[in-house]
Amino acid sequence: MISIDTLIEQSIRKALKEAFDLELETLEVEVPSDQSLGDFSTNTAMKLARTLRKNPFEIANTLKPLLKAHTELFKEVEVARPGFINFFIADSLLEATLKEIDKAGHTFGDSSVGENTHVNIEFVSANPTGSLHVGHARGAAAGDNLARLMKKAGYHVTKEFYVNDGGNQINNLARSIKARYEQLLGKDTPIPEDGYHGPEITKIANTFKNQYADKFLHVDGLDTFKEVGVSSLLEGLKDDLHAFGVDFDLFFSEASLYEDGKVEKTLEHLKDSGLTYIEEDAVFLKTGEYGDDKDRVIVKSDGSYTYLMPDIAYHLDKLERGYDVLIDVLGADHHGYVPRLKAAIEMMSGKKDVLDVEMLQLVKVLRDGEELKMSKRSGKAITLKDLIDEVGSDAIRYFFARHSLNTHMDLDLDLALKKTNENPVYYAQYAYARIMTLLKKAREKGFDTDQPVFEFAHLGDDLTRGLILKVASYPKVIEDSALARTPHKLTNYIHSLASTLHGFYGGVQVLSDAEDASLERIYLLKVVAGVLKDALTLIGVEAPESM
RNA sequence: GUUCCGGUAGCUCAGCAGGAUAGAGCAACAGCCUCCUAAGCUGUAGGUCAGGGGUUCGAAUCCCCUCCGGAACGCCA
Repeated sequence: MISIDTLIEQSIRKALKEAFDLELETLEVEVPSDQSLGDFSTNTAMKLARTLRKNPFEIANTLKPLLKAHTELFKEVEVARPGFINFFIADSLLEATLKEIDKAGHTFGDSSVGENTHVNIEFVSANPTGSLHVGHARGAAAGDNLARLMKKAGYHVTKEFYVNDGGNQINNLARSIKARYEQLLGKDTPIPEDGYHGPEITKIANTFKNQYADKFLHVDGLDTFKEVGVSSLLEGLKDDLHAFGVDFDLFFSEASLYEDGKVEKTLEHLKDSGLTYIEEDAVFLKTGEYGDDKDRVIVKSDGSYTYLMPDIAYHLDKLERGYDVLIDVLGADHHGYVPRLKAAIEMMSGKKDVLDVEMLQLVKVLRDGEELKMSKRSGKAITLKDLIDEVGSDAIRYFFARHSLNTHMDLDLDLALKKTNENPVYYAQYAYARIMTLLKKAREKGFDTDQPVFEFAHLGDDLTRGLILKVASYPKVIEDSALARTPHKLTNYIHSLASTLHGFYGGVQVLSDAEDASLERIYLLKVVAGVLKDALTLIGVEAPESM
């Protein structure tokens, strides 16, 4: 279906061609801040003032009659100083739009901007060395929202979690579990210096003890501890993420890159291409020639790899799997890492902009007005599970979904945890629940809520028009936020749609003795509910039937 | 010292490919349930858009400088 603003845009283009023999690349159609000014407006006349060397007000007035001729679109076209052209949409167009939305059903809002583009979104990718904390929660919500949004916009999306099961921190994990295990068996083994102190470590050690008794007390190797540690922590992460509404398509193991020889192969390739050199026994990659501050070590002088090395192999593997765009959702603490990764990918692929890094600013968590430091090693962090248990997944996801990715946010636990009824998520959910109970009531009163409506005669008031226009703008919101990678704009829209609905509900009696009017409004509300539910689903929030 | 974010109402944040009187939630104040769920609605109050220059018809939005806050600057991951 063609959206209203596209129709307006086309009519403006036609008028420009007719009046000035002009064709523009871009053209802005907006919704004015004040509804009484019009349903839509354009600043085209002002933009053209310079090129046409004319007063914008004159330009607007030249275009006005040409636009006004489109009576199938416009009820009225007005010009306002200094040169805005304001449009009032014809009722017939609003009604036609309403029917089209109903016809489209859950596909309403689907876009084709992402068609034929395969996207890999990597997010969370937390080390399997403890539970997920608040920072991970933001990353999980952000990545998942982006994935759902881009799917809606037509992209082929894979959600991927990179499991760092190959590095040194896994050794620390294994040694930590072993220490706890030995402690449980009465020995006085301390937790290693870089070890992990979280309660989940003790839990694993305990399970391990129950299974093997003291069998591993005198075994030197760490392999079994590694294996058990990684697999049980990873299962825990999956469970917590699932409870948060986040499920991945693929968990990619770093260790598998070594096993498949991909790290080595990548290194050889880089060497063969003359992109490396050796200095003080270490292998440097010439990232400095590709936009990085300086060259980076990929093989240390002791022969082991830095983190960058397998990461290059990993991103190359993603490209080989056929993705056109790679998105990494990373915490702001990794921002310094981005240029070298981009440089390396460009070296390997020859393509410059395949990697899109979405930076997430860190969350500051407050309790009793004081900042809580999140440290996984100490085991004192607020975990995602704690949050879900106390506030509920919906409230947390809505909270994160409201804010742009690169805003620094404060999460006040005292506020978030206790006063749940003040959480804005309920405002949106209530809008949906209100409609659902209303439909139920309508059926009790004998209305057939599934009855299609073909003729409309009672949708002309401002509240109703505003609601239809708001619903109709959904596809544009999807497209804009998917292209700009700004899922929070969708949440803004949800709030705004809920607000429009509440206003409508307060001002318009839906169920009445006038049967035609009632049925028309029921029809409208069903459409609104559909869009509300669809949009809430895109940010991982439930749409409850009643509250 | 360098780089990346941020600074907008009392608080948490939108708005920033330049456009009309800068918005929302919470908090405050005043109203609204004999009427489809008051987790709602209506209204009032609240702002030097950190500060200073510049660009232009027009700047919260773009450019430069300064200040404040967060983060990163490893042969850690």
